[in-house]
Order: sequence, then structure tokens, then C-alpha cells
Amino acid sequence: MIDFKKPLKLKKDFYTKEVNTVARNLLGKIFVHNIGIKKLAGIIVEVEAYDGSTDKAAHTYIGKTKRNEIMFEEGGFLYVYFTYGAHFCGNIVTGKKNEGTAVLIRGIEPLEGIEIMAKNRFSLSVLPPKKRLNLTNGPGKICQAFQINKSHYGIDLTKNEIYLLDNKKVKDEDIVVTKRIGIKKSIDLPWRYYLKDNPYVSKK
DNA sequence: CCACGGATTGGCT
DNA sequence: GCCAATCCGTGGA
Repeated sequence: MIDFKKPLKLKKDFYTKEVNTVARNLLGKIFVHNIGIKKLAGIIVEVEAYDGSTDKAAHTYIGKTKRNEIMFEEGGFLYVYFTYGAHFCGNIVTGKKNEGTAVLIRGIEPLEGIEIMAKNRFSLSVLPPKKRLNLTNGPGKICQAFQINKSHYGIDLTKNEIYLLDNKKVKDEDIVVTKRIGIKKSIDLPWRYYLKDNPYVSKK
């Protein structure tokens, strides 16, 4: 159970650092979406950094467009995009204004609102044990489970609807660094980070 | 268990 | 018109 009364919400200065630093720091933090009176929450266990200044896989590599403009703002906003004709993916905008950097959330370990997530993902009010690990182990799955879509594009994470909570510090030796997955450009950059041995990591 | 390919929309060339 | 920062079902081992 999370004690939501403690003043643990991450502030602006958490997000405005360099994108790979924020990516590492995001591991172990708690992602929260307030749904009316209820909360959906879980621990971030897998992320990838994207940096439009050098990285051809970043959506901002081509410059500012209607779709990616929020990534050029200062860190601390949510960048949501739609892909493959079916899925939304959620990103944490990072760095300074006009950098065009963000961190893709790829894996979350659910903590609160699991019944709601089960309903969102599988239209089941009771979650079969076999499907538990399939709830939020991927960027599209996370958005479906956490009810995140285009309407959340550009949300300010220092406000009260979607935000992050600080949590126990993650040790360096518990972080695995690899190449990013699911992309065709700049595939050699080692900008994927995940928590070692966590079952909600999308792929080893 | 793993590998493969189809689905399907919207953004950009 | 092309193709994507994905997911899931299918089919074979």
C-alpha cells in the first residue's frame, strides 16, 4: 500500500536534467494516474531515452511538428503518441526548453488499481494469475492499463492528475543498460535501462 | 516456449 | 504512399 499523504511528488527539477540521467532516475519511481476518486499506480521498471539532437530514432530528430512539439518544452510534461494504428505510448519530457528529449516508459510493476487495469486491458474484473505479468510489461500495454490516451498529451506532471512519487533509491548494480528495442534507426545507442530481474520488464 | 507476420491509424515525405 | 519508440494470435517444436 502506498502512503499518498507523504509529500513525495517529484518536482520540476527532477525532470529538467539531461535525458539519460532522468531515465536512470526514473527507475523505481511510482507513476500515478488519478481516475476520479481512485488511483492507478505502479513502479517504473523499464525506460528508454530519446534525444532529437543526435538520435535518429527520436521523434524530434526531424525538428518541431504538431505531433512532437511538447518534447521541445522544458522537462516535466507527458508526451503521448499513437502508433501502429492501435497503441498509445507515454513519455516523460526531460531537459531544457528546445532540447527535444524524452523518456519512453516501457515497463511498470502495478501497485494500486489492479482490478481497474485488468478491466482496461482484458475486460475482466478478476485477473487470472497467468495474465498478471501481461498487464503493464510494454509501452502500449501501460497506456491501456493506465487509461492514457491522446487527451493526456502535454499534461503537466507537477500538477495533480498524472505525476510521479519518489521512492526507495535504486542501486546502480540493480540497473541493466542495453540497446533500445523496437526501432530501426540509431539502434546501437545503449539508452535502455531496466531493473534487474523485474518480471514486468518487457524483454530481457 | 519461441518466431513470425498481420492489423490498422495518422503523421510526414 | 510509406511506414512506425507495438501487440497478439497462430503455428510449429
